[in-house]
Amino acid sequence: MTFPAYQQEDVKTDISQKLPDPQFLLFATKEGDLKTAETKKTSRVHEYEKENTRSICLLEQKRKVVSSNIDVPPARKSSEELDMDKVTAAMVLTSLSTSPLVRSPPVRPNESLNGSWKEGGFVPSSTSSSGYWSWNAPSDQSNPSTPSPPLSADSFRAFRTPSQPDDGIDEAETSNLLFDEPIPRKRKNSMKVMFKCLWKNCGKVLSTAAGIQKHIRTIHLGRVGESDYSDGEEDFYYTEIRLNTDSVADGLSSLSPVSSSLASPPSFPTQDAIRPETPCAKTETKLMTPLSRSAPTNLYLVHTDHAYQATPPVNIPGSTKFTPNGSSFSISWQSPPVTFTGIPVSPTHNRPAGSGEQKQAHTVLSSPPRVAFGLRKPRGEGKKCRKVYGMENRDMWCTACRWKKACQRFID
DNA sequence: ATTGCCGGGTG
DNA sequence: CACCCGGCAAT
Repeated sequence: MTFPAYQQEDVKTDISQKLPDPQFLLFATKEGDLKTAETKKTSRVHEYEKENTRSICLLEQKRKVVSSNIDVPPARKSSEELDMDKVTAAMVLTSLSTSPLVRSPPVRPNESLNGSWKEGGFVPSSTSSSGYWSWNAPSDQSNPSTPSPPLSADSFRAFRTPSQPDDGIDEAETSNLLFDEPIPRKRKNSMKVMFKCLWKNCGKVLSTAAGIQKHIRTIHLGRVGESDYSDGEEDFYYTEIRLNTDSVADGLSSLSPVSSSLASPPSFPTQDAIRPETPCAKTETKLMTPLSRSAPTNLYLVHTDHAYQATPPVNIPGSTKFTPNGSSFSISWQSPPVTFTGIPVSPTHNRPAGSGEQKQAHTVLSSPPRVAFGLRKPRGEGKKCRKVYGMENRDMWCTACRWKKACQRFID
């Protein structure tokens, strides 16, 4: 591929026009006296600036893009000047990053692997006549039509405001939080992935997925004999968390032995602490599949159980069979609704704008009175006589069903 | 529209 | 009691 002369010229002029003050300042600094140079702008400095700016930037451009067609002057500069090249390039980036139109992303050397969406199609492109860094045309990216949301210009602005480009916060860290990066990127070797059991009142944390799966299988799902067999059900009940090794001990102590005040279930990604790390593929898929797949009755009921937990307006049915922790769920739907209000927090209790736990408790307790007083037992989700036997076999129904009462044969 | 079942009725 | 059903709410 050859580059027509006009294109090179284009690059030249464009760059020299756009190159902003940093270049000047840079060279001015080199001249020794920044202020003097800046104000006086002696012709020497000016010339120096112009010439070097052009050649250096051209050099950068050429090095990156073209190889043989454009005669890159093989004459190497002095090491000092080479350094200047780098600095200059950095300056260009800096200046461009603060431009209102295009913001250069944080440079993350480690992420060249798997050109994932995170890079959002951002590649240095000097083939464009402008010679700027630019967002590549979508055509060579996986996402054809729209820039992938996680790294849209907006989200960029969100974590890096023009007025305050950098206030000392680690950018990688920030973007991690904001973008929920699923990629196990070892930024620091102190990061460690742990797995936390989401079962209510458990919160056990293990270091291996297998471990947590086995834990859930045996402890919560009660599949003792088949401890090596996994149908994926366990995945539903644990989540991945990332911890700083430095704070792992802390994390473990705070996570594992059940924040006892948590009267609420582990209901998926509720826990505030883990929230940012969870939305990875695992959670997403696990949230979807188990509910949609046809499952053995056992699993089905377990899910149902969780469904109750996840839904605030509910007095929990007294299912002893599937209650992971029997005692904490001793409320029976047969007992008068009043017992529910007997919980030592008044429905009107003030909101201290406090922890997630308090918020959760509040959510449950302050839900509409109608529900809180449990006038109606949440309808069972299991199959009932009517469904099972059909209207035509009404005589096979349990009496309760025949009487249009709560089914006694297929209790939830 | 279908289903689960509460509340209330009848004998 | 046993039995039935109107009607509401959830699906």
